[in-house]
Amino acid sequence: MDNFTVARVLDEIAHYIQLSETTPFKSRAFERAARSVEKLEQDVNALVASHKLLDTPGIGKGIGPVIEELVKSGKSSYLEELRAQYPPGIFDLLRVPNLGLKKIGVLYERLAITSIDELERAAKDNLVAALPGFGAKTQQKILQGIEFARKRESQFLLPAGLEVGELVREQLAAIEEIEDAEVAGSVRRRLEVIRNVNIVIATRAPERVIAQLSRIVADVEVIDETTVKGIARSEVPVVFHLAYPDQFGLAVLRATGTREFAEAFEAKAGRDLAARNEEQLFEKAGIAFVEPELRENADELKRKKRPKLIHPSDLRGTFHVHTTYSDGRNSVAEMLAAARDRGFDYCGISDHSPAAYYAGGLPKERVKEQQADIARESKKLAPLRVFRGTEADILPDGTMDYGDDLDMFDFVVASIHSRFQMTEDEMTERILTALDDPRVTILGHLTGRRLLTRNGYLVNYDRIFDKCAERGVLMEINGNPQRLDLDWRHLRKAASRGVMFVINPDAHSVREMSHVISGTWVARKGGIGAKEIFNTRGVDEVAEWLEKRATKV
DNA sequence: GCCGTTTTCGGCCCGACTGTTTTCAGTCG
Repeated sequence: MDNFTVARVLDEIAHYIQLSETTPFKSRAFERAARSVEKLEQDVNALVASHKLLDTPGIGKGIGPVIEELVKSGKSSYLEELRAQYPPGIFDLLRVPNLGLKKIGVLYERLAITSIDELERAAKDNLVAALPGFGAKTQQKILQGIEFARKRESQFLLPAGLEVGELVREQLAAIEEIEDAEVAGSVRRRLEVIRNVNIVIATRAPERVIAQLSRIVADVEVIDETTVKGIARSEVPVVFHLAYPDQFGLAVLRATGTREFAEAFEAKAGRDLAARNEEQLFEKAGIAFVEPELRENADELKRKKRPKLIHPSDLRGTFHVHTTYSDGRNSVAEMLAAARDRGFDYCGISDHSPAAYYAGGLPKERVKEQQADIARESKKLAPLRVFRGTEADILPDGTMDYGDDLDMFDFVVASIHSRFQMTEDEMTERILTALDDPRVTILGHLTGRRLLTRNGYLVNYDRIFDKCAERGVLMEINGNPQRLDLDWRHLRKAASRGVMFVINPDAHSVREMSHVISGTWVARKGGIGAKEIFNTRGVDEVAEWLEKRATKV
């Protein structure tokens, strides 16, 4: 059993404890132990074998045996006991905003509520308002929260759509009558939030294909001779569009959308639209190929010159990478190796600053340890060039966390992690003040949004774009699929005002280094090319730029 | 439950916000 699995079990136990315990300390102890196990340098199995488990901070006589049992038998009787006390799916209630484990615990104890549907009924029957710690307003908020959660239920982040699309396409390949299949729709357009996955199938035997689709998706529903719906992975709606091979190009174009784009295309194109693929279709129509990402409306068909969009292989390095020094899951060495394995020439490490207490922000002394670690590890990974940075909080008054100590860093990502509900004016002033700090290199995730979870804070985009351009501060395109912030809808405007972008993964693990790819989706969708992205530049140019900026201070 | 030590219990615990309270609890980042 690996360290992360052990940590997940401890976290689950902590969750259950919170449901029943009145004080937070016991559950926090389990959470602390989980974090401790995650950050272990060595394998937890080895630690148990050598009887050194109890030397680990946060693991004592209570939690130690839990881990030991887990490692030896693969299960935890304590967790199983807890699971047996509550209905499965009790944590599903966490999807209702402002509903935490304490309140869920009360709802279950007093009203035996185990699901969102039951909660809605109880709130409508006015039973929730009477509970201790609840009231009329909380009850009202719960009902609103349920509505919010339901609306989200039918939406998915793009990576989920891409995964389902690929999976289904692979399964379709096994059906003999299918000559070709392509993922279309909003997934192909790389829209950040999707409702379904559209897949176009080329076949000469549509009936025989339709008869076999139930092997791939559930709840098959035949809409007409060419359209079939189903559900993949028991939650994601899939729409199949069937076409004869010589009509495949047009079918892909139509299913990719948007409708506005497809209609404008067909109006512009000739009458004979038979084509085996989209490239052929565009060629036949005498229209320059429009990348799917740019088809949200018909504007691109009016352009004379095609923009050259950025490609992931244009990226030479990246910034905004977290490590175990703050809230990352992997060590400095592991993150740097991941950057090298990606073929990068440089990588910027940036852990949190002290104001981000909940994320384990680093005090000055810890920064020194981290930088010594970076110095050691970067030697081993040469020629990879490592930049020592920070993701420092923009404090509520617009000053930067670390203050003058920002001099310790090669680069500074300035981000907001607190006081989200300021007015637009206040928030804009706060950010503008930070941008005037000459040590700030990059403005991190501009709006702090979490897709499908919470809206971003309010800002005046134009004023911030102008200030970034004026001060030469790079604007981050945060590639975390939950953020994708700055939004692609703002990129062209920002670029036209002279803003330079940087695509960052905001990686908290080796796996999340791939967020640089999702970052390029945003840039492409915004119509941005390599020239406008700072980290397409070579390592020498980047190093020189950073140094020049630092000495200007 | 863990930790530390004024050695066996008491403290752990950031800060804003909201709503429930009438001084605090729950949630969130």
